[in-house]
Amino acid sequence: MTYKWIIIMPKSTIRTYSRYTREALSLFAHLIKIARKKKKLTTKELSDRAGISRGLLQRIEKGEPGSEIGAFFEVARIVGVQLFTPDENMLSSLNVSAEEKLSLLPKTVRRKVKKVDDDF
Amino acid sequence: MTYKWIIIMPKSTIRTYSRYTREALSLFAHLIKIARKKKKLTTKELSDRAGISRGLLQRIEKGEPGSEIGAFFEVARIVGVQLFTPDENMLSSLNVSAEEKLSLLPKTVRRKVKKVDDDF
DNA sequence: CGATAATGATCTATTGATAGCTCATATAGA
DNA sequence: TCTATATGAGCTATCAATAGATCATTATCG
Repeated sequence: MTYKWIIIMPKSTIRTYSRYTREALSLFAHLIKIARKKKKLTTKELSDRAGISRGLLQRIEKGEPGSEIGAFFEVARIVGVQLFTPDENMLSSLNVSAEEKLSLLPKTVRRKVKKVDDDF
Repeated sequence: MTYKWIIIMPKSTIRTYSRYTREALSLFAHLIKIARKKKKLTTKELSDRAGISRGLLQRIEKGEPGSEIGAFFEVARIVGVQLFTPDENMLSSLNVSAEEKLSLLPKTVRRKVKKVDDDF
């Protein structure tokens, strides 16, 4: 009697992240953890304020890339870690200018036959 | 004949985000979109390079808070949008200092009976 | 020193995000 | 103007992340 072996490959989405992304996340996570302790907030208190579970906060403070960015930003805001804008009020005006800038660029990117822009 | 009505509440995790988080994400998303067009990358090319689907890139460029932060950072890195550190090489050294700083702080945060730190 | 509380780790059910399509529309370039 | 294609939107199956526990360990404060 002969057997037929079937190997089913999982559709696992093993995503790979660049060193930059991993290190940036790690640094950001550390800053959040330090800021939380300086404010004398427990993990439970902070997660409650951010409206997330304590487990998610733990993952955020470890810099795991799978966390959702909204929760990440929310936690950072509460403990006062500045992401990339110095002032909270500047954001809306910057946003407008960004939209304006967006409207000046071509709506779609049309590929040239010969690759032109390769400067990175 | 009488009926008994049972209302089943969904366990929906409708998460609310602060204005700051929404605006910061929106700005960040705009910057990414602008940078992509300046580099003359199509959405398909960029998503392929980042190892994500085109749909996810579209959500990232709309600043949706549910996206995973790892993909967000990865895309930003590819198009050259700086988060908050000017130099990529500085990251590792900053990371070390953050860890060092972390080791100097108390390991756990003990709640005072009377709330002391309420400065935010 | 002893007691209490915070933290980190792990587990499961459930929710929600992602991949991978399709289709309609708009737009850049010839 | 015409054509090829980039984009945006929407859909579903699948898979991963989250919430919400518990437990052991550690550290702080009385």
